[in-house]
Amino acid sequence: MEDQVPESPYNLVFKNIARFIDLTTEEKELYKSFLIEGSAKRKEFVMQPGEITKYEYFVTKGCLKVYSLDRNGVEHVSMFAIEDFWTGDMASFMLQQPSTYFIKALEDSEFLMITKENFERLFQEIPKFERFYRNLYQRSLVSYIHRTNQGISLTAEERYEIFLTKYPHIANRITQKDLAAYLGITPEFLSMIRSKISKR
Amino acid sequence: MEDQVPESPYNLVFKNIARFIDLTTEEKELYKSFLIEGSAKRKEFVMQPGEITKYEYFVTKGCLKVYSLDRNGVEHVSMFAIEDFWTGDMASFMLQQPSTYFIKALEDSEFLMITKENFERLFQEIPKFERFYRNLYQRSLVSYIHRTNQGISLTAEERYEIFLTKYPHIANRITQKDLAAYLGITPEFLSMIRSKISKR
DNA sequence: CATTTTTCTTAAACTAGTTTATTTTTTCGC
DNA sequence: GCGAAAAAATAAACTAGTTTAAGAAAAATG
Repeated sequence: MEDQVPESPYNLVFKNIARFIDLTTEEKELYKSFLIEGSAKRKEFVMQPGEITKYEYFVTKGCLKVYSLDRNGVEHVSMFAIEDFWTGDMASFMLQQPSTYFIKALEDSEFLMITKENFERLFQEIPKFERFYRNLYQRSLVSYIHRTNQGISLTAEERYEIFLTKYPHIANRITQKDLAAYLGITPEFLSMIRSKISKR
Repeated sequence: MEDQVPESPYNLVFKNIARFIDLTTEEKELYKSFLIEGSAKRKEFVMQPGEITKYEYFVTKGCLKVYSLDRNGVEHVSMFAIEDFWTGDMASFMLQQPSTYFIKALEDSEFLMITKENFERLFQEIPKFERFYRNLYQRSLVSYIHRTNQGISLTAEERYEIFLTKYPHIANRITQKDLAAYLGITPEFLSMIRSKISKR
């Protein structure tokens, strides 16, 4: 039995950061002081459209859904953020303009938050964080470029199977309805895809 | 008549970089020594699938098309890069793995190139480039997140009109065929959309 | 554990987007 | 400027994905 000892949220984020940069004990302490601990019960909103995003989030427990509603009230999921994921509305956070996204907890969740002010201070006080974020964004960019290209070149069925392969641990924590909203199809059509797959 | 004096490619890239960081004269000279000048005639390939990407590109003149072919030989355009755009295959460049993309010049084009080695050296010699790329990637990320969300929530007609509004200067330099491949639809359907729009 | 709510499935009618084919228009290379 | 080649338009038949509706299964809440 590994993974039994519940890891502190800060250990999780330090481990995440250590993928790209090394922090001294003092730097860790300083960084820690820049973070706020937050939590949300299942179904609770973490953020709503119209708000100017105050924080970027690092999920330490649970699952958050970032989504928007179109003019017909149909939900479109931008991302699911589980443990060890960074999330938020970057455009709203960076430009301090009203968000168009909801962030909702799909499970009882815990996360660390950083404000825009502390985010800026971070780069002044510990410049190597520029490097951390350069790498973090680079990776996200690669995966978004990939997702965009999949969107214009693959069928819904192919995108579904790729999601299952790439994120099995997410797939079995979310509803098909939410997965359909992420894939850009109706839940009914996802259900048809699944029944077609199971018959072959 | 402004814009008459042909700007040197290096002035263009320095101006691009100055959006986020200030470079001293010496730093500019060093950075310049890290770059290679390149060019491609209309219809010439700058890169092809299977190659391990050697460079990232900064376009100073002309227009490059980054695209891939699916298993049915259908073209899908990832991006168009005109003057003042950075482009390349980031996944292949970063991980030094074979690319799946073509890069082709749509017009006689000129660009500056940086190798992986010089890219890494850059961060050692002039650490503030971490900040530059952090900001550059952040912006790209915002626009890719946006494009992904549009892909799952808007119709082809809406995506077409948004492209025209957002990139009018690109729209009137490329063919409808290439634009359709960017939007993820057939040229025939784009033609139908256009005739429908012109009739209203 | 019962009941209320939400999710999932199935199916038929529909629409956005594709395919194939033909003609017209534009662009390019000489 | 001319001929060839590529791009664009149009249209008919088709398919991937949507809509609407209704019932079955699963899950949340008291």
